Amino acid sequence: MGKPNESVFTPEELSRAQSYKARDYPKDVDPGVEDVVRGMLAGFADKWTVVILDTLWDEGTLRFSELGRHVEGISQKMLTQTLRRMERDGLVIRTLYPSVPPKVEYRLSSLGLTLGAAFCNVWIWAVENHKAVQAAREEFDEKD
Amino acid sequence: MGKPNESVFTPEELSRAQSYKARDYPKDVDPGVEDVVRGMLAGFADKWTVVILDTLWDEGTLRFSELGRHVEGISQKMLTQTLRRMERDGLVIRTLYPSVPPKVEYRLSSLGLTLGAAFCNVWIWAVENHKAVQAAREEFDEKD
DNA sequence: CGGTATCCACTTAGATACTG
DNA sequence: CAGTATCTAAGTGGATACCG
Repeated sequence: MGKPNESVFTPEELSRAQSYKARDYPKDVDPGVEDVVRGMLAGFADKWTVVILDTLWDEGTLRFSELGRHVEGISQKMLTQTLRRMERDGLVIRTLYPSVPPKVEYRLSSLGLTLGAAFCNVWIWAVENHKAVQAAREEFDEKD
Repeated sequence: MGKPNESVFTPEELSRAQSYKARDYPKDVDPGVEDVVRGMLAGFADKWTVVILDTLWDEGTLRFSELGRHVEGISQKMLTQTLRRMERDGLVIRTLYPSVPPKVEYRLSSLGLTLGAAFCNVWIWAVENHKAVQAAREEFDEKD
């Protein structure tokens, strides 16, 4: 993902797009790295990961069951599974207090914090454009 | 997703995170909107959508089959399906040239362009941090 | 060329029951 | 409390064949 292919967009559109970017994409990225990145992104791009990232971003530190209550609709199985993967990827830190009953706390690592920051722009986009998406859907659906 | 819960992070970590953000998340977002946004994000957060967004960002305008060749590993079915959903969401514009054989071109709408810009930060994060993720995985795996 | 339709193997995720 | 284990229903996506 380099510079956008500008030919088809107006200067206004390009400038509007710019307002969602923190910085420009680096110019010379090793093509091999692009593939790695593509694969990694596909891994993060699932429903629960994004929501958990967001929740921990907002709440700071949460116990397993608290997290479950914050993330509406998630099953215990998916919560465990997703947290385990995020821990493995270095995005969250899991702290076990060996008490009875056991207590386990989850919080973002600094790697998770920066990823959350990057996703923040996507959230902003969604807040600002969800009505446009809604409108597009309705138009698409009604024209047979 | 408001401000990060800052208590657990150092100023350095917070400042590093800031460098991935184009702007700060708006302060007072209707909680009802948050739910809508959450749902919508879950819809975009799939493997193929992100890759197609990226490809059209880079290439500008592509025919159906060209797109298929650029997006490695995608089946015709998924390509059709994903493009149709993105078109419905107003992210891509589909242009049909009624020639024989038919020719269909796809390109990003300005809505798609801005979403691509927002995702750009995530790509940058991935490029800059994929080694850290890799290292985290290896450490996690070897400590049984 | 750019699809749609059908079939099927495989994955996924929820519900449930159980445990340190 | 914070999981693991097992079963199963539903969904997903690939392969193949066919059509305008």
